[in-house]
Amino acid sequence: MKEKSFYDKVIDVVKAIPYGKITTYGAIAAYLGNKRSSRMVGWVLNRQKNNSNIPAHRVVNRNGLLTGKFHFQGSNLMQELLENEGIEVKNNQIVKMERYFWNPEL
DNA sequence: TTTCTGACAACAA
DNA sequence: ATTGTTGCCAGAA
Repeated sequence: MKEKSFYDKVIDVVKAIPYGKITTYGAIAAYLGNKRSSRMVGWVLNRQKNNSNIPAHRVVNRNGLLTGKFHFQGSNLMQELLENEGIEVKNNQIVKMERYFWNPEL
């Protein structure tokens, strides 16, 4: 059995994030077995980013802060994408991300 | 091959 | 509570 690399698992999880929902780097990392690998999550997205249909805008840090915003094309493209899905964003931060949070384990 | 770095988060002081 | 260091995995130089 070929086990997917951490790298591939991240892609799989992020692509599974439902519309109108968001998750965090830590949640994905924890789901993969080690929450300290949260760093890798962002790293993977950075490599794939537009390369695949990965909704990277639905992934934020544990504060709900749009840390990856500066990696998107526009200045506020990430925020617009989120707002487009009904997610309220204020000052680069998701408002009450708790109600939008999606746990990959579910 | 060794070393550094990276969309973060936890831990130590 | 705040600041600095460590951990994680893979890729680039």
